Amino acid sequence: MIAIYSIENFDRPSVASDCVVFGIDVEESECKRSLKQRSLKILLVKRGEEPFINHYSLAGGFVRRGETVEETALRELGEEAGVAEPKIINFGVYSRADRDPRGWIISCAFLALTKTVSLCTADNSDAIEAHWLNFKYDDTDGEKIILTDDRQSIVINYKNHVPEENILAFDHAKIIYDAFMRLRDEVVNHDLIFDLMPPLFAVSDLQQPYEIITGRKTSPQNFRKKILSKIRETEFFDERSAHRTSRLYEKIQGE
Amino acid sequence: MIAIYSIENFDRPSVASDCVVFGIDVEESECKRSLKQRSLKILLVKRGEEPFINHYSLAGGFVRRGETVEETALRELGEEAGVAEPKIINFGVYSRADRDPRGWIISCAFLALTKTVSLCTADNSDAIEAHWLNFKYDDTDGEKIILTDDRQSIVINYKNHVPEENILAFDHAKIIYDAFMRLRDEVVNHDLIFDLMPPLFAVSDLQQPYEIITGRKTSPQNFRKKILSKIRETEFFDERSAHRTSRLYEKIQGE
DNA sequence: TCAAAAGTGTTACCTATACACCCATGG
DNA sequence: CCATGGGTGTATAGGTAACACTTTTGA
Repeated sequence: MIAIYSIENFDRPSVASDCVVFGIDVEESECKRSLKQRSLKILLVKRGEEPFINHYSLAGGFVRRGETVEETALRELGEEAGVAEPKIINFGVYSRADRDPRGWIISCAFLALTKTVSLCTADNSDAIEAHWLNFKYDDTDGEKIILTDDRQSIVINYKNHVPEENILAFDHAKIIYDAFMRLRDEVVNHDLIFDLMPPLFAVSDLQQPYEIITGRKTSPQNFRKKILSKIRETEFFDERSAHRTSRLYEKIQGE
Repeated sequence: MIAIYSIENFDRPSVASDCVVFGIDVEESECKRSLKQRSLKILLVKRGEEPFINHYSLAGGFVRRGETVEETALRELGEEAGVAEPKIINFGVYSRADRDPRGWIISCAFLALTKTVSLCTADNSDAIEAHWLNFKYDDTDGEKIILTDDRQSIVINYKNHVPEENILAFDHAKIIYDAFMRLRDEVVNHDLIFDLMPPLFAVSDLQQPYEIITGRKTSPQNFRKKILSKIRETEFFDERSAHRTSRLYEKIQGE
């Protein structure tokens, strides 16, 4: 009934690792007195070749023999985007036969979080164009994800994951949607927010990203208490900020 | 720097889907007055061929062209174990170069939950031997998983995922460990316990499985209140049980 | 009648929320 | 000074733990 298996007897797919990279961007505002604006950014790569030439796509590439899919993801993040030491989490495998016009290609999808958006805005790589786009999730009127760069907004509608204009390559719109939902889940249940933060941070550095990702709002006072059990105060202060200087905290290890 | 890609230029791995199948077994006790004993079971397949002949392994098989990895998992569950309509969740990809002596084989790992352990004890299939083993997790003295069949106990130690005697094939010990941790997480955070239950169940049907999986114990009274918000009472009762008949509930849809 | 499970109610405690209030500092 | 964010305290609501208690039914 089940034939004796030789791995030569079967067709084999190509396997790739694709990364949905998130980071927090801090706009140093002109007025020192107002609260620093923090936003959630996603790293996308403008494709330089067919198929989907000039479309945005996820950073990623093919798995080489001898390499794990995690190693592939980390290697591609370094090569394509100069993202160093991200936290990566495998959250899905995409394998529909029609997902890639080049042929049978299965993709292992990774959620990747970096602490250092501003530093590596990816003008390091030569041919590859990596961009940090602004990421917004809005479920007030149906579920929508809005990605914004200098020139345009890309809307990912939940109902039809592939946007009409096909600005995103392959099935990457759905992968991005799934990645954000996993990110939300991990931030709520496993404190993954800290993997988007530098080693030292103020309480207010946490709140905006936390609220953007989880979609839940609270007052600064209550947010402080909620998060205080998970962080430890240090002797350092954020001198740059205006008004009362804010104490810097670090994550309590564990989990 | 990055060569123009043709999928013919690269080596391709074989890709498989492997399933860690969990189910709840109810022992109809001889004495009607005592509480039915429920236990967590895991489905393993005794291999009939090399490598790892006669070792236990996960149910699984190779992905065929035109098929998604989910379809592969469901197909193999039907073929090898007669498990029908399980809930499956992809929780990882295993790709270490040395994980399979036959060659370069990447495995997509699925958590699979079935509502009907007792019915399909898998004497349906011919050559393939599928068995439900008792599953126990114990972290009182280091982390251990203990799998038990009629004749033996297999101990998976967290520190060295591959047990010394190599009773489990390939890297399946680690996959099983990871699967249980994901199961625990999903039961705590996303009410996945209901996917191990038939459509109608008593409150006490929930408690033992919930406690085995999460490792948290409470009194029957408090457990009732905790989950009462997630279930809806029906007009049916469990007549078979002794003493006061227990009302049957159903899951409240949503999530 | 009694043991054992089903189910209800009470109290204490812990955490999340709402809100009032003081502190520090650039403008 | 005062607007704005940093930070503390207090009252209230909701959920969980501990435990006492009633109901039901097989043996």
